[in-house]
Amino acid sequence: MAVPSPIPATPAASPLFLREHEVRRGVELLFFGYTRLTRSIDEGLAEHGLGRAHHRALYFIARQPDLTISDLLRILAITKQSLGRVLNDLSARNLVETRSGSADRRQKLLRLTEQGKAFEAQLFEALRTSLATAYAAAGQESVTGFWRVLEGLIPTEDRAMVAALQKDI
Amino acid sequence: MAVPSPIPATPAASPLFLREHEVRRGVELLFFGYTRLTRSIDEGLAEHGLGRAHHRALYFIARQPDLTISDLLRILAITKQSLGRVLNDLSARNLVETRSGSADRRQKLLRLTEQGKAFEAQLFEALRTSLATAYAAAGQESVTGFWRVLEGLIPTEDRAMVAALQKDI
DNA sequence: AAGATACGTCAATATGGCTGTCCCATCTCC
DNA sequence: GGAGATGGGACAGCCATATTGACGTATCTT
Repeated sequence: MAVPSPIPATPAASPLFLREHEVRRGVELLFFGYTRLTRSIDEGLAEHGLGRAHHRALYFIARQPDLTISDLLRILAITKQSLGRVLNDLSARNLVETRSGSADRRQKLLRLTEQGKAFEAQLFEALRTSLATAYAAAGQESVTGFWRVLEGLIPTEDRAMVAALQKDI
Repeated sequence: MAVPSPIPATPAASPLFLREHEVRRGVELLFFGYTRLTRSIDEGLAEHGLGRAHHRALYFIARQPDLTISDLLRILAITKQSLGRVLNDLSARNLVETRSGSADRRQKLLRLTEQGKAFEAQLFEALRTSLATAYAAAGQESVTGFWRVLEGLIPTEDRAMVAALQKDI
């Protein structure tokens, strides 16, 4: 594949990973990259009177239909009360629906409604555009490195959860 | 430097950058990586009764001493009122001090006090540990790719600001 | 002298987290 | 069958962090 010219301002990483400079560069790029990416969907959310917390729930339900509440709590790492409010908002807007589990009827299985799917897909388009542009500008090998470093930032005990999300789509 | 074996769960990026799978992988790793990294400093902040907003200000003042208020506003992209509260908290705890600009006396130049420097350095240690571990596990080339992709996520109009931060340390 | 700029501050509001407590339905295991 | 564990919901109250809009003061620019 044709790799577009890399952004010229990025020199290669030196082997001295512990040097403060390189750590600060990572901290800053993560901060700006993450915050700018999340801002790219705020407008779409505001049209429905929703915030980023709603998007996170929507996103992970889209990603893994029939997720249970406790699965989602583990993923988002927030309290039941905080998530409850968010899910109530999403149900009230007919974006999410629940069924009780077949094996364990105490569980609630979360799914997006057709409306929810359409809305999540619309928000995802903004993310896709941003990330695809960045991927294309950086090139294939950079994307692999991007993933590897981020995986290393996730504590060991959380990695299985992330891998589980990513194995089936 | 000895590079530990890369995390095995990361296959190489395929050339099809636009595939939904690859975009979702990036979104998720960014989410987990960013949130886990920021959580790593919460404990240190809580000891002083401060939050993440305070750390962000502290961080960028450490990074670029004699920053003005409006510089910091541009970097953080929050409102004057929000920043004002944060800076008042930091001043009250003797972590930040201001002088008025020599060329333009309307400006306030922000600096860390000795206490502020020590505290920022303490928080930075947690970031350094997390990032250095991830860098080492991923390897030098991955780190370069990590940076390149993140730079691509920053809107063009903000890139000069980020580059300016990183050029002098 | 007029206007723009840098900064501060007031009041009101929204969002998204938190803790603690209590409840109900259901499953598991003895 | 009964005890206890688990999945989920809900109450009340609190905190941190962001927002808008308006207004004030000092200082710089022209």
